[in-house]
Amino acid sequence: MLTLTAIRTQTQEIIERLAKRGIDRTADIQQILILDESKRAKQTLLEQNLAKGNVLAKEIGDLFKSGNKAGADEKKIESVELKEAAKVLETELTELDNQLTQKLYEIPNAPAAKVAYGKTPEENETVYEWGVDPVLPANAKPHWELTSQYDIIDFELGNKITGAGFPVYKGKGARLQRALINFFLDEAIKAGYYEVQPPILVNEASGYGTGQLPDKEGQMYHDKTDNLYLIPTAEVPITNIYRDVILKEEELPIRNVGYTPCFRREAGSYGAHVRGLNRLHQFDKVEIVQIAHPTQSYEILESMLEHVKMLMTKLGLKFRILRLCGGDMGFASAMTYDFEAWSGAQQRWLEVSSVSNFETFQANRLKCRYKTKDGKNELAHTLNGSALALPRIVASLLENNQTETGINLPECLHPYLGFTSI
RNA sequence: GGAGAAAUGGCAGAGCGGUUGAAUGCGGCAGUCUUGAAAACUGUUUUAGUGUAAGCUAACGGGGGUUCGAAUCCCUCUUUCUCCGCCA
Repeated sequence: MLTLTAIRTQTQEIIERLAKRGIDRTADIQQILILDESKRAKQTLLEQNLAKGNVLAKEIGDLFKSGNKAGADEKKIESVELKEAAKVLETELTELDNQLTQKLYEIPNAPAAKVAYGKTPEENETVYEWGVDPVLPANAKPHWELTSQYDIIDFELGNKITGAGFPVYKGKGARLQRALINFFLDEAIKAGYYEVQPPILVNEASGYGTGQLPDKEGQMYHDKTDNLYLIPTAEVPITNIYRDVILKEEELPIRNVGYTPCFRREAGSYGAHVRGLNRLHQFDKVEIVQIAHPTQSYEILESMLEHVKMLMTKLGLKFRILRLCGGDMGFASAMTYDFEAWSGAQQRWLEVSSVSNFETFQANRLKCRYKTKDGKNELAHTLNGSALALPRIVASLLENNQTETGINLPECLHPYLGFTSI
């Protein structure tokens, strides 16, 4: 969530930045300011009351010690009255605080300066493009036909075991998954990321920490017996490592990479665009996460883009990078770049990575801070990106590299695969 | 899953109803001494809110209660440890 300090001190700027999402939040911001003010006034009253009570309690203690029981009893009555007044004030304060928090939770992050105004994906800006159109055989097939032709991914079998969106990877298909995961992890480690293997079920506090809750409650699989959520991305457990943590300034930036399966309910999706590997309920992803100093976070965002670019280039997939417009960005993001791979057989772009800077939006909820040289605690910036998500990479690799006689896989994967084509 | 014990500052560890926001030790930081370092000595060392500031308020795993007053008593949840059971 946005910090109250920012809302208080840069009110107009925040409103203008939010407008880039195509929404006018002026009224909400005004309401937050009013709530904040009355909350602080109430708090002052309560604290004055408590201070009086503390003095009184001390006096009563002293009277008891000196044996003046009558005097103590007299003061006790006064103390009880104070306490009752405090209780009322406390209830009012809690109510104001809840309203304020609720309001703050509802406001999305303020887009960064570079982000364009806009409401729809059509308004995203293409900032980079690489690669050439793949040369395909005349009878080029979409990946869902290739996977069954070569018997490497079995959607039907997944339906039987679990349901739609849970494919079974078989033989070379399974080995391709494993190769990609290892390739992505190794490349990240080479680039200086520290590998972690986090839990894939998280508690409620973690869901709130990265902003999936209360926002996207319905998107996550939820185990109600133990109140745990299946992660929609490794961003959740990895970023939550740094919840309630005060880092040393010189520790920044922290760079983590982790592979996890990801689970998304994707309620309400349908149609050809979700066919095959295009949208799954369970998929694999290698995620890079950084905790950064505020002055460096945009530089770091660029370096993360470079890393993903390098992966795409090595895989030899034609791709483009979009800087999302305000309206197409996620709730918690201040700036997001999407990578899209060109899918030759489907003749469309497939989103394969999303790299974002959240500035202090997540850190504020997480209470992820660093200590400055002069001993002050400041909120860190958090960033993350897919490097990379597997299914659409697999789809593009299969479709773009198909020939009459088989599918040739890129050289960078050969050492990991133990074979070169399917 | 059963039985028992515990949770205090960066760490270790006192306190078990009334200047205890918290002894003591270690660590960290600053200083004295030294050419420099070590040692020794001295000082300092949680966080959040509010306020120009002094200050005030809150926090001893989380939540609730008893009391004029709670780190200290009670309830509850969570976590950890020991023993037993089960098990990749």
